[in-house]
Amino acid sequence: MKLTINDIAREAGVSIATVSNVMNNTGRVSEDTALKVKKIIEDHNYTPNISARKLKNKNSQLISVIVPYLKKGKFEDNPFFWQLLNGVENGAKDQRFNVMLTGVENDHDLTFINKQYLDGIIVIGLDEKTKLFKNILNLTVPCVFMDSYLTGQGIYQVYNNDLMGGYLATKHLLSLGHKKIVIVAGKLAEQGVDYQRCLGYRQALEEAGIVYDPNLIMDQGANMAGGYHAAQKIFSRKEGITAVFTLSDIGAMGLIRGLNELGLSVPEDISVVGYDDIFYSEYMIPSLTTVRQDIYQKGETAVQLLLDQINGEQNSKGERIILPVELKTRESTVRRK
Amino acid sequence: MKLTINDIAREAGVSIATVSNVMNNTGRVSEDTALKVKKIIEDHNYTPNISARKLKNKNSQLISVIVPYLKKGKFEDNPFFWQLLNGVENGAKDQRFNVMLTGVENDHDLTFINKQYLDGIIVIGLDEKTKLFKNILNLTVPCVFMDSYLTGQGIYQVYNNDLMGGYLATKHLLSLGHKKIVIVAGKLAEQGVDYQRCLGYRQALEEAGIVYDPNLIMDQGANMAGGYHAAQKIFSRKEGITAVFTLSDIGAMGLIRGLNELGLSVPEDISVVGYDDIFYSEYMIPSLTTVRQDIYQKGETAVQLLLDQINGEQNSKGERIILPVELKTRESTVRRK
DNA sequence: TAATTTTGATTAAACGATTAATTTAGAAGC
DNA sequence: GCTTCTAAATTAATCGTTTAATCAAAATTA
Repeated sequence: MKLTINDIAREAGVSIATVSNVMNNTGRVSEDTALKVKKIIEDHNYTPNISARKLKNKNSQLISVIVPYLKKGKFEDNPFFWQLLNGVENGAKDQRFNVMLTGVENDHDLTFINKQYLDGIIVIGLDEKTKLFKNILNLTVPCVFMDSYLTGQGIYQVYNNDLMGGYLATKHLLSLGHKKIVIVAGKLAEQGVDYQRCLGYRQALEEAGIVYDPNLIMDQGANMAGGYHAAQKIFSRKEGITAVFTLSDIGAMGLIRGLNELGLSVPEDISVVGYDDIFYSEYMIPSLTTVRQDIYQKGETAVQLLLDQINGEQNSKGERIILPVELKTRESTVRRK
Repeated sequence: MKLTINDIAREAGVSIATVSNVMNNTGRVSEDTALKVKKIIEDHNYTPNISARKLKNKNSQLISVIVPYLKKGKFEDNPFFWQLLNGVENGAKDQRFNVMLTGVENDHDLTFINKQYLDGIIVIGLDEKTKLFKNILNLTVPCVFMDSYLTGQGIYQVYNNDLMGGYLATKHLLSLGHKKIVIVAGKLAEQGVDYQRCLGYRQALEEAGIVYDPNLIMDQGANMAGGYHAAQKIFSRKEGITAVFTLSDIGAMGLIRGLNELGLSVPEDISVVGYDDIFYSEYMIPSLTTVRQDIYQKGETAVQLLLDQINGEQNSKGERIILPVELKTRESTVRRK
């Protein structure tokens, strides 16, 4: 049987109002009484019923991380999300917020997100053009978008400097003498991170005086299997491709495996740069040169921004936070022979 | 301003009870009235306040996955958890339950788990001897333990047949002519999965007439770095070790990297078997022979068991569900030269 | 027709918290 | 001693639902 505030009040010999005031540190209770009540709360391991609190107030101390297109029977294989979720969970815990995970496959799922239930949401990688996006905005719940590059005003966003990431990776490959650099991307929606990374790629090419060739851009390679299949496409072309920039480490892993099976070795035949710096990257064989983004920190940052919003505090950093990236040079890239 | 049931009732010219009955399809309302009310609900896009509903119904439709020792500033690098969480989330969604993630580092964090808020919890890999375990039982909330091998009665549990897994892996290595097989384990607590897998290992050795040598068991190798360091230990011994059974794929990944750096190649010099069959295993170079457990399915099974418990339904499978394992033979194991 | 049952709707009491309004008891001021 | 002020506690209203208890009207039965 779960205890209510009434049980605590009875036990302590005070009114429920007093118990409530103790719980919420309103300062309307004498020190002695507060201590007594606190002890009883502690002893009985009492915690307030959040639904009741929420009904009266407007807060549930609960936020959700929303991962669009987390499909039934199929999971997203990128550890990115797990790492992120860990960061969010941790940052939230500091302020006594709980974290929910919600996979959203379509609009129908969205009604399932009970806005009345949530103090805020963090949405990952959502395209501005989708219906889903509009419907999420309609929820009128505090919201932070991650990795979305949305254009509207008053929309809180967190992302890494993806353009810079694309630029650094490409620059690195160029400096090693590579000229024909394939990009293996995921979705290339204009607001997406991959689009930004490609912009950086083009910028680096331009600076090096190399003409941008759209034929070198392959999409549908966000996950492991995608990278694996991209290897075959690259192999079938054989147009003097000596380097590949894969826009996820997980895709790079699939790619390298695929290339190996086709008799191409990395980095001897082809240099590969990944993106993310997930924790496998430095253990892979060969270890992966990649653009590092601190995913855990990104999660913490997003939740911070969200909680500031929920608490009505003006965030000093503004409504758009851009985190840095860093190139990690490892074994998968070498000078072109 | 959000509409309430009162607004709808007024608009429809009926009582709130009637509206409620329409919403819940209790069949206590005439068809005409129901239609009229439904239209108004539709027109006004009304959705009930879930906090109020839950306050009355005493359920939250919310469960939590509890990962002990998910430390602040450090995350668990095993994608196992993410995969599992996906399975849980998915199974829960089918029955309109939401899923929370809670990292628990110590007992203090536990009080933070709002039991009033949760209809049930799934706890992963908790040792029976810990204080944490007792405190979790004290929560008196429906609970499913995963990968724990707890002895008490009335405790709902899900795990894979770890003994069989250990047996199959060892048998496989033995059949390839390996005799000195090192185990790289995580924690070897008696209730743990790793202990069971070692039991299977010993059983296979016994059947083959090979004396069990406790010196071949190394612990502290559950994660990537652990596997990596184990490589050095193995290298320094050089006692004719030709095979290693690592009790996680992630550990195997670290191990193989470590061995490579020491000039030992897999599988030519040393065969390696992993455990889990995370989705990277078949893309690794070499692809990893491993004991497969369907982690996603495990998550779905656990949540099913939990929801049955919450709904007071007797689960036909009993309170202890043991899922099968399967050996996946890939490139990392070859016949001993 | 009168008595009884069925149907369909309403009333009012929870559910467990928060909080404004109010009461009570001491302390302070004159 | 009487009034006033303050501190600390209580009372009671409220949030938006669900649902048991009621009630009224219509339908059925005798």
